[in-house]
Amino acid sequence: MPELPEVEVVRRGLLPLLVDQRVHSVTLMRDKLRFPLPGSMVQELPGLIFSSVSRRSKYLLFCFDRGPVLIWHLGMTGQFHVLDQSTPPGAHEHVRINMENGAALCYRDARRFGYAGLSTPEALTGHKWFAQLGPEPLGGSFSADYLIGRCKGRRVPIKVLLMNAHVVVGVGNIYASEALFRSGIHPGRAAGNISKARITVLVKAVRSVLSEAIDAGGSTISDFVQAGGKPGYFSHQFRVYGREGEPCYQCGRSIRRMVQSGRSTFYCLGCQH
DNA sequence: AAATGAACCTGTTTGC
DNA sequence: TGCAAACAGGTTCATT
Repeated sequence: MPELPEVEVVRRGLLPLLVDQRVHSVTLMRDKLRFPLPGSMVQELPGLIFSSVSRRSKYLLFCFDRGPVLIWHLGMTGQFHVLDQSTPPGAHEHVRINMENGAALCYRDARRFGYAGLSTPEALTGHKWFAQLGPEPLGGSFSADYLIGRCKGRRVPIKVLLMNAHVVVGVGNIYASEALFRSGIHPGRAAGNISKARITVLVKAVRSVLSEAIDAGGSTISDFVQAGGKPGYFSHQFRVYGREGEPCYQCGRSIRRMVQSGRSTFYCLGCQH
């Protein structure tokens, strides 16, 4: 579920349902997901009032009127639902945060690759999950000059570099392929062997594909959260991802798939060099 | 230093 | 039909 656009859409969907609501109780159905869950949230969160839900990279940040910040990563299959507290626990539900208004924030995650932690507002930027992260792709510091600098001298394939969160956050397996198609750059090309002009195009492509995805997914995921339980999904508009063997919309050649660093990459030999 | 691959889990799809 | 293999939107850790 969670690419940067989808995490952002989840954030926007949760925001109005949580802000100003007071936590009543927290239930943990298991000790750990990918990592041990912060058990102290059971004692620390009740009584606090949600003040905002923000995002850094693919992490959701639940902030309160005081006290800790709850950090949450959805992994591959994590989902948040806001449901009535009378709703019985769904399959693969692991955590429930009950609010005094009768609603509950429920976390489900079939593969349990998600993880959560507690921090403080002051310690957040230095937290080990955030300290090494690159810039936000939709922010001003992800510039052509920046990416040119990060590509220089690197022999790593550009697609693998794009997915490195130390370089830039939020570009997952889908959008790396899609941005490279939009840029006309072959995903296997060495990062250091791409002209400055083409890197400049790539920066714009990353921005455009992510912001278009946010726009396209917004209403769908918002409904999914508010409806409480219905599986939501993006109406996909992929040009290469998942289209192996199908004709390129641009040149008609067959879309190819290859594996880079264990992940599927989709591309068009006619359009990407 | 840099790049690759395995590991963490379960569910779904594909292929014999 | 049945079963096994391959594959899945992410990140970290160990190994070349």
